[in-house]
Amino acid sequence: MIARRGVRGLRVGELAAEAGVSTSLIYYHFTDRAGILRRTLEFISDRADRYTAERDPGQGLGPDPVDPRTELAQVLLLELQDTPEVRENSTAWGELRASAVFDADLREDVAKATHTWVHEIADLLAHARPTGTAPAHAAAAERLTALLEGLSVRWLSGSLPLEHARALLADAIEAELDHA
Amino acid sequence: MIARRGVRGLRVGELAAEAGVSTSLIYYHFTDRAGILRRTLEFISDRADRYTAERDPGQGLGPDPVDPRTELAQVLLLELQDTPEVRENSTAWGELRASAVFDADLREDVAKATHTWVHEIADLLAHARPTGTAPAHAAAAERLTALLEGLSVRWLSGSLPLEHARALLADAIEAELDHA
DNA sequence: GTCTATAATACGATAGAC
DNA sequence: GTCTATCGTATTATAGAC
Repeated sequence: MIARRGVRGLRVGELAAEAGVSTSLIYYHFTDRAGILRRTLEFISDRADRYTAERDPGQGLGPDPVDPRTELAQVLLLELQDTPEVRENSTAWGELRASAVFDADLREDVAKATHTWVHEIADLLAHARPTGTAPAHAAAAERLTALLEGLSVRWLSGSLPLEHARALLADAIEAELDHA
Repeated sequence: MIARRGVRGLRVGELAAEAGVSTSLIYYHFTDRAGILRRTLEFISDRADRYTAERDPGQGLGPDPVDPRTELAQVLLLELQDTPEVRENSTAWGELRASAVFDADLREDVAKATHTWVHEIADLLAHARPTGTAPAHAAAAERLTALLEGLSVRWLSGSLPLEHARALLADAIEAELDHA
């Protein structure tokens, strides 16, 4: 519902109706409106981890059969796709990030999820570019993920076609890999 | 008020109280809540143009006394500053962008403002890097401005210290300039 | 242009039964 | 765990006087 209507547009009553339960049952399980946001953040973080891990499910023979550079590009470009699950995750993530600007309760969890994500990308960079230093990998990961977030919200807000966003990100990944 | 409380947190009554007028006078001038958002977008676009033009007010002797590369970096880094005006503009811009995801009325105006901004940066890039092609400048401008938006919301949501954001952007600008 | 007053309803949250 | 019923208030928007 957050992905469809935004955090702004989330109505506890509507959420209950969509789930086919009463409003008070939502409060029983989530305590209050802020609880819904917290649990949504957990949900989309877990789901993003899951579909990142499950990408390319057709192989599975032998360890790490994919070129590390390709793997990095796949993982990042995965977030710029017009499938229901990815679009939903990206939209909700953008909403929670934007809400965190005004919601101190959310800030800490959003920062933590960001940190985890940046770290994952930095690890992939370290495999793709073994000569670089750890701080250089961390900085590149921060640039690439921040760029991805910027492109994502432009896509979702209708300022940038999806394919164009993907091309821009792909070029940035390549540039980071060829740099150091 | 949008910068302080967010679009979510904007209350027409509060806005009126802050202005020292009645609620209905707000409706007289802005028609409805959406009108406030539209006019805010105009306001921050105009103001961003203004402070971009007025940056570096100390000189004014001779045409274009600043190195084009320095000028590009100045214009972009200007948006990552903890001054009241810039923080207000960045926060409001982020809010309007995020709102546009769910608000079709806002989408067109946000896309237009984005396009104008990207074009300005592309022009600066053309001066700083005369050998590149126009499409390459446009793409670099899109990457840099999208990165800036991504870094900005991370800063404002407490996921990234301001100085760190500035350093990441500065490095990206340098990389784009050294690339083509 | 500006106000007071208020309609109309939406919304978060709780009480209390089962 | 789940429901019905409802409280209390916040909020957008309008009517109508000046």
